[in-house]
Amino acid sequence: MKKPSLEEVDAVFLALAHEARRHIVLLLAHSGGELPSGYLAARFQHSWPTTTRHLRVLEEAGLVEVRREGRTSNYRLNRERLQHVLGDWLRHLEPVGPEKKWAPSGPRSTAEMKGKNR
Amino acid sequence: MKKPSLEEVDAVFLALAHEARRHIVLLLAHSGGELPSGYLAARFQHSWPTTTRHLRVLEEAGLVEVRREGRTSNYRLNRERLQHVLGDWLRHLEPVGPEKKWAPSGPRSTAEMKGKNR
DNA sequence: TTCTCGCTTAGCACGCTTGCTAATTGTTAG
DNA sequence: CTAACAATTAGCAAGCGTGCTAAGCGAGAA
Repeated sequence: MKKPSLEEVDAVFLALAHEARRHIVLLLAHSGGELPSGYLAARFQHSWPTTTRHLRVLEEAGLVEVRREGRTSNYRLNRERLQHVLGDWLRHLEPVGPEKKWAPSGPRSTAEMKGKNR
Repeated sequence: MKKPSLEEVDAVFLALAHEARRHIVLLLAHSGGELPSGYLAARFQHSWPTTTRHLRVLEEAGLVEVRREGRTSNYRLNRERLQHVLGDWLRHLEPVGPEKKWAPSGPRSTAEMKGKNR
């Protein structure tokens, strides 16, 4: 699986930045399959169109896929992608490489400012 | 370690929603220790005050801690917390329980809408 | 003391996001 | 065909987030 681009990572984090969208993701994850738009919309306080837009954000981040069937839209979670992108980013937090660690460097000087401010 | 509250999860995802803040987190993670505010500010295009605010957002999400020393502010990553909150949320995506999985339920009816719209 | 340095605070502008209602599209039922 | 239904699109208002510059504050140097 290829490494996600900066834009892709950004889209994913942006998509997950809203409670309602994280909730949708959890609902889909827990369902284990597809859920129709209206079912999801009914779980929230806000209006159906608002949910529609949240779904679109998730879709554009690649976290969710739609299958239209008659007059209903069935959404399912792209669990693989979500775990891949998030997990991949998390992996970059390891001090330096999971197995090989060398001496952690101390604090740097602050002298690299060149009149960017003032 | 206790389960993060909804607000805490929200704060973390919100903090990570901005590229610059994720970048700061990575810089701190990679440094392996503390970095002064000015050093971080120098890594970005935007002005120092903007970085200051990003740092504050990270701090209020509990992802970062400050140690003031003379006239410099040293920031260090709270790696444990970051991995705990994010990892914990990711764990909720497993179909249903990591080991015990029962039959995934099919799509629900859509009939729970009660005049929320129109 | 006075000056400079490191950083934060204050205040403003602008754009994006999120919510809503109304209207539209497309599908199925009568 | 017409009516009802599922869902989306359009368009608007309000609030939030992010960027900037200018000003402020405490610590150290001269």
